[in-house]
Amino acid sequence: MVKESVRGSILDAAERVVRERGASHVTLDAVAEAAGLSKGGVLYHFQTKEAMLVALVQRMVDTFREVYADAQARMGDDPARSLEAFVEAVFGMDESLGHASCALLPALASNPELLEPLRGFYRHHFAQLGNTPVGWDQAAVVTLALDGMWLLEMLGISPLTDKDERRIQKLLIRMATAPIH
Amino acid sequence: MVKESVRGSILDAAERVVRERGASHVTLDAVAEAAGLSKGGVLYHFQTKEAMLVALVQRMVDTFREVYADAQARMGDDPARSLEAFVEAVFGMDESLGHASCALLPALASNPELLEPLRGFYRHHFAQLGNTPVGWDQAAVVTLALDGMWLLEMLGISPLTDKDERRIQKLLIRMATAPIH
DNA sequence: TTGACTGTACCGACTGGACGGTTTACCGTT
DNA sequence: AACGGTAAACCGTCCAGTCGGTACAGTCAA
Repeated sequence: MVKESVRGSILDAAERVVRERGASHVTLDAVAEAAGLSKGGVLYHFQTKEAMLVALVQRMVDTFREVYADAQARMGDDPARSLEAFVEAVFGMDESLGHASCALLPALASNPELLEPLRGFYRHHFAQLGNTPVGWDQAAVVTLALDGMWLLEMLGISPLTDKDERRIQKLLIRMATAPIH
Repeated sequence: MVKESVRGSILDAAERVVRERGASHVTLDAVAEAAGLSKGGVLYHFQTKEAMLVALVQRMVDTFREVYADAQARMGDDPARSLEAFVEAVFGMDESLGHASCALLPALASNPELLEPLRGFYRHHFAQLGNTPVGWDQAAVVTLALDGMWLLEMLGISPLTDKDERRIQKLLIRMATAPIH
């Protein structure tokens, strides 16, 4: 069944449309055109537009979860290093995350409930922040800083250069591994 | 001239609509109804819907600038303490910021260019981060963490309690005043 | 002081276009 | 022939923006 790859390419197209034309231009027609399909073709694979947006958000979350899991594995699945892995994962996704996170915008615009998968992810993540060797507060700050970078990227207002980001990454990893005094 | 206060009340109404019904429900009719006006009345004060959204973003930025300036004044306008003031300002706005930031959503959805005022603010803010006593990187992390909090608030996915926030505030102020090692 | 005129604030019916979703027809493969 | 996949015409709804109008307050000349 080629179905899955077509679904994927439709989601890719939707992401492109968000990035290039903005969240409000994510219409079935626009996505169809970007995917080289007709609207009927898109609706064959996703019964509604909303279903498509849900899939978009879900895919983003799933992708990040994978990258995160890989990073954790590289750290020997040590719970004490999971925050460090989290930092690595965010920076590892970098542009792809910046792109993927665009997925949130149309969902957010049309119906905030579509962010539920994301909400679940965060609840879980913050609940585990106590297991780090740096204390909950510091771990939260690290996480929030990553979210901040992500926000600026998403809004297209980030003034950070690649060099800036690399230095910030270093600092965040330091903060993710040892308490500050 | 009462004009300004009517414009303000229309913007208030728009914010309420975003918060209560979501960004996609911010239509001229909905805003008009929430403001106790007709669509014609709203369009009398803002020539287009886009102009209304721009004004909404601009007002948010202006409000924050004021709060920030107040906080700086309380710190004796010491440039070395401006980051500390920034932290205070964000936490000071707190719920009002949480509310106001909803202003971004419809703008973001309909046309990312409407975020220009915000972009300007950030460019300026990051350019000044070197003047803090904690180094650019650390100052950037503090700023980004605040942005992160703001993002989660905006997306309605923040798992942070008031108590969490207060502890985080303390830590961020510490990070805004003295370098970590 | 009154009546003609002007500007401000607002209303509500209407229009034209966009969009989500449905339906139907088409085509290649099996 | 039957079916998975796609196209395209079409429908109903929603919405931004237009436009003709109303109400009312002020201005000013006769």
